[in-house]
Amino acid sequence: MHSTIKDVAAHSGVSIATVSRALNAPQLLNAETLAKVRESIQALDFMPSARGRQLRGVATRLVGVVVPTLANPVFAESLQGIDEAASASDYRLMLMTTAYDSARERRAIETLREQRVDGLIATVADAESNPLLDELDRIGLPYVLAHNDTAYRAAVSVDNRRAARDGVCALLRRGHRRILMLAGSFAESDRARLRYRGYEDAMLDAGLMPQAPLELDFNAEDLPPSLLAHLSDPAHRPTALFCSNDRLAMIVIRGLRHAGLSVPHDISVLGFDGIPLGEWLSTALSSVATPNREIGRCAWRHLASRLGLPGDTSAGPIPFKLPHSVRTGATIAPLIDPAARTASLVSENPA
Amino acid sequence: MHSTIKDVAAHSGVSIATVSRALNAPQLLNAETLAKVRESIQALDFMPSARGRQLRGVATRLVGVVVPTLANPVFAESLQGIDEAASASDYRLMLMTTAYDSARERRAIETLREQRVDGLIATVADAESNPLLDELDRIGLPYVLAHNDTAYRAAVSVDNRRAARDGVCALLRRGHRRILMLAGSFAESDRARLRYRGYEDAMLDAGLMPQAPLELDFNAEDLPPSLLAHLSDPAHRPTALFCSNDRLAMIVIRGLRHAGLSVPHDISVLGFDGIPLGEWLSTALSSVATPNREIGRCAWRHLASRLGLPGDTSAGPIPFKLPHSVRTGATIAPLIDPAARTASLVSENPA
DNA sequence: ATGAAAGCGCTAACAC
DNA sequence: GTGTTAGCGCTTTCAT
Repeated sequence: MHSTIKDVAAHSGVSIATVSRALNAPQLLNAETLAKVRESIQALDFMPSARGRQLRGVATRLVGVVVPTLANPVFAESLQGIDEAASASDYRLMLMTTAYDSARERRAIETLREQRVDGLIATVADAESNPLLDELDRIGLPYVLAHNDTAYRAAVSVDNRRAARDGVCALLRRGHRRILMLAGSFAESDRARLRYRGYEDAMLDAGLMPQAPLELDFNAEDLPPSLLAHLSDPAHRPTALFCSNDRLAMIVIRGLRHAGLSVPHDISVLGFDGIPLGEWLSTALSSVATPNREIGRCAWRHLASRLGLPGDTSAGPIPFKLPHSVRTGATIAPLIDPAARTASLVSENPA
Repeated sequence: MHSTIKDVAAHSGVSIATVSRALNAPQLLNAETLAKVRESIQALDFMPSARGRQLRGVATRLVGVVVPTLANPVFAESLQGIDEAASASDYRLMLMTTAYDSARERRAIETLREQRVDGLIATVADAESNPLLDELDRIGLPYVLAHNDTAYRAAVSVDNRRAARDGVCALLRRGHRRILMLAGSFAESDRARLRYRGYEDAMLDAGLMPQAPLELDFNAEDLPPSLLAHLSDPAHRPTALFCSNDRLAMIVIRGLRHAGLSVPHDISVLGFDGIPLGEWLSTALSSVATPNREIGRCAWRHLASRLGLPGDTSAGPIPFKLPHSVRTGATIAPLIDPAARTASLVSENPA
């Protein structure tokens, strides 16, 4: 199938060592020899095998990337950031997706180890107590987590708890008191849990009682009865909803419309992620924005430093926590009804 | 760093051949020997090297994927489709992005050849006269294009010309006559050119004069003067805009709002791509939707068949052209002003 | 049932 | 300036 260094050597009448030198240290060769060898390379469509090369050396210049899915723009963006940075250092990416499934995470990491990646960047379901990652630590394979938010491992993310708190504060500053948090599956994501903690922080700081989060099914066409129940009574329904991610926020906004509620007039909605398209909505999605591309890039920089690559010129240590921002779009509005300021969300907890 | 088959052999007091058999044909081994070897494997954190293995064999079970960028949801979705299908066949993906740059395309393909990928799936800037692809043909490396729309090579896409025609027809059916097409850079994409052809087809079929397309800068904050000029006169401005992709459509919609025009009341907008989030916009984006994930999956199926993998059970040949659909959202409306039906877009061409 | 050894494509140490 | 050769980790005959 492929021609090898041997074929080239035979074709040009030199030794394989000479061909190897033609590839890796051409200046050592006689100009004529070099030309001859290069001709043969052309003629035979020879392309040196990274396999053979890497077999001897240590590094493969391959890094593994493990993400749940690319259907979520958050990870697509992040991967784009990793790719840009890694390519610049002449590293190749090997991609595996896991669909948030831990069996697939295991397979992914095994595969990448077999491929002898020099290191890996991963977003896992459970970052804290994760035997797979412990094993990587044991065998000394460098890795950096992206988007996972834990102090126990090298992980690049925003401070999800603070970010959520800041988001909810933005709602509080606009006079909202009855704020409900909606989430996807908490099981899937340590991040969602931290975001709920942030919600609690903000509510408690404001002297309000945090409500239990409502877990929503992503794929539903309409809002679940549990949420609709919360919305039925105009005098007591939440004036703002804090969604644990943007996709959820968009689903909710649509559902609210179906239910005859206008956003943000009747109810404000705040998302989380800051997916790029959000800004372009006709009523721009308000969101706690995370710098996803930068998270990817930064994860690479950490990995690069662990791989012993020359650090970039910019001084200072590479950050683990990246700044978030609360992107105020058109889906949140100041509360104008003064009655709502005092009425509380649950009867048990009058403000 | 890593332990090798030799280490395991030494540790368990057998030969490397026995270890190899423990991995690849355990049934050939004495149960005790097997157990012993497996213990050593555990103890040493041994993971067989794909490098060593692949050096002997032919196939690497690696496929290269070359896309312009993952920032565009179209390619992210497509990649997701490829990944799902390839993983199912136990193939690994090696990813390279090109930013629509032909030098980077060259580097990407070279790299992937060096990595001895068994085949590749690519989206390139110029599919027709492309020396890189010709070379792949020469050396017999199987590849399938995705999204590129050409009859000269194996390429999975929608029929861009027809799809655009159908989109414009949807506008015509709603009474629109003054329809203008907006595009990003034609240089970047054979697809954009085909979409313009489709626009022409539809207009000519309706007895209307196709207008020259307006090329727009993606990154502009506001609409370019060239477009604003077209919009100034309510009596003669286009009643509908056909954008060659969704991103452009969203930019345009925002620009129109800034310019004081309401969508779809004053002017209808139709996009192209059908990016998933588009449906979720508060005024859902109308778009000629392409099945991007399916395009990725289908590209894989073609590649798989070229690689000699057992075809899937579903009968019939694998398609190259996938069905598009015109997704009618809220950004296009029937034309109500009867005057507009007769007034033409340019004075030179009275209907 | 297990071992010995050749060979996959390449690099690097050494010899000439 | 160029050739010879050992060896990287593994699979696969061929012996035993």
